[in-house]
Amino acid sequence: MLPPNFYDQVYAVVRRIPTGRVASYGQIARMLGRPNAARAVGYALHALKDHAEDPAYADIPWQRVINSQGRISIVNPLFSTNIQAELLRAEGVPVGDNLRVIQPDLYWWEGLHLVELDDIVRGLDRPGDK
DNA sequence: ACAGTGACAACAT
DNA sequence: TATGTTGCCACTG
Repeated sequence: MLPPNFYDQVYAVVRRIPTGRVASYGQIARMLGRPNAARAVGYALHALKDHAEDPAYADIPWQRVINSQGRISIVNPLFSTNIQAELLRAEGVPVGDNLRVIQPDLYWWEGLHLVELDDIVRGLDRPGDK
């Protein structure tokens, strides 16, 4: 099989973030062995809009990825309410009006173990690869 | 091949 | 605390 591209690796990791927990872009980048690719992680999530109709990407809890300051990084000037904040609140993560998670230290995801990351990096954890 | 583009992060004011 | 600057990098035309 072809090696997974970076985006697929990001999606595989994000899928593992449990409900009610959050992870930072940089944290995910580090998990994938690319400590300086935080921006690329954000770019990968942004790219989800390109296949919004594809069910294979419908189960990615992108809302659980925030920046290292515990703050939501997306802003839609057209709406007063932030969709990501609403989704997080709905699953038990408190988000203030300033788009900052309240006491983010209580909600950071601990991350994956090395053996699980190895499967992802090697491309053994993508849907359809079974 | 190369310049442009961000849902970043760390650091300096 | 709040901006501003700089370094980063995968991906795209």
